[in-house]
Amino acid sequence: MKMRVAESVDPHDDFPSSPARSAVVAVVRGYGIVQKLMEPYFAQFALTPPQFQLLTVANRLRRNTLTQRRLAGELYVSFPNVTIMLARLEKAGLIERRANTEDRREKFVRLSRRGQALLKHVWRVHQRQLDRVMAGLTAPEQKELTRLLNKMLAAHT
Amino acid sequence: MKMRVAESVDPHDDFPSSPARSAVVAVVRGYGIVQKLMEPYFAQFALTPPQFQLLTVANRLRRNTLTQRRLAGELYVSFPNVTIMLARLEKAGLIERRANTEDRREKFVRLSRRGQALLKHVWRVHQRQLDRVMAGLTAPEQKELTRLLNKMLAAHT
DNA sequence: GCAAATAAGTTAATTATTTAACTATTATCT
DNA sequence: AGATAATAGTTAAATAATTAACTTATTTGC
Repeated sequence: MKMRVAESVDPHDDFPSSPARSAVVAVVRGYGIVQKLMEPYFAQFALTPPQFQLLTVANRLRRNTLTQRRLAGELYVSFPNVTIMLARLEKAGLIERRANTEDRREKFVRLSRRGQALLKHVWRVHQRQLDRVMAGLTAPEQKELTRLLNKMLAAHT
Repeated sequence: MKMRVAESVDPHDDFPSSPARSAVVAVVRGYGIVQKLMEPYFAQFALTPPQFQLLTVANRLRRNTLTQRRLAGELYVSFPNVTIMLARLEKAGLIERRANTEDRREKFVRLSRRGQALLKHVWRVHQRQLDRVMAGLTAPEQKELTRLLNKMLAAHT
C-alpha cells in the first residue's frame, strides 16, 4: 500500500537568509522601484530610460569622435544593442550617424539639434524627479547609499 | 556673412550633480553589475535570473493555491509577462499549471518535482555566489546598504 | 604584396518586459 | 433571468537585452 507521504512542511525547503542575500535582493528591488518611477516620467518625453541614458552619454562625449563601440562601453551594454537603439533614435531624429572617412568601418555618433533640445527640455524638470525617487532618504543617507554601492562596484573592476 | 558660431563648450550643456542623482545612478549601476554576475551563474543551470525568481516565489508560496495573478503581484511584474514566462517554464518541465475547478478562469501554479529538485541543486552553491557579488562590502556594510534601500523603497508604498 | 588575423558594425534568434486589445468565465443588479 | 460589470488569462505589438554568426574594412606578418 502506497503511503500518502507528506505534503508536510520541510524546513529545509527554504533558502536561508544572510546579509549578502538581503543586500542583493534589496539592490534588485531598489532598481525595480527606480524603473517603475522613471518609465512613466520619461514616457512624457517619448523616451525610455535606456534611450535617455544613451542621449546623455552622447551629450557628455560630444567633443569626441564617438564610435558605437565606445558608446557600448560607456553604457556597459552589448554592441548589437547599441546598433538597435541607435537605429530607433536616428529614426526619431534625435541622433545622427556618419561614417569615419579615415576608417570606413567606424561610424561616429552625435546628438542632432532636436536631440540636444530634448535633453535640455528634460533637464529643466529632472532634478525634481530624482529628488522624488530618493525622497525616503536624507541627503547624507543618499550619499552613504552611493558610497556603499560604489564600493561594491569597485570590487568587480 | 554667416558667422561660424560656436562649437564652443557651453557650461550649461551638462546636468549638474546632486546627492539624489548620484544615488539613482549608483542604484542603476549596482543592479547592472549584479545582473552581469548572476546571468552567467544562472546559465549554468539553464535558468535566467527572472526565471529563478519565479521558481523561488512558487516554492515559498507552495502551501497556497497560487494563481498567476498572485504570482505577478509577488514578482512586481505584469500579468502577460507571467503568462509568457510560465509557458517557457512549463515547457521546460519546471512548473505545472492546472485550472481551478471551482472558478475556471483561474489557474494554479506550482513547482514540478524537477523544479523542486533544480531549486535545491542551485541552493547548494547559492550562498557562495551571493557572497561573491557582495565581496566588496563587510557584513555590517551589507546590512546598512539593505537598510537604506529598504527605507528608500518604503517611501513608495 | 598578399593571406590571415583583427576590428566595427549588422543581422538573427532568444528572453524579458511593457501596454492595449481580446476571450472566457463569474458576479452583480435591476 | 438576463444584461452588464468585473476578473483571469492570453495574444499582439513594441522596446531592450543577450550571444552567435555574418559582412566589410583595416592591420599584421611573413
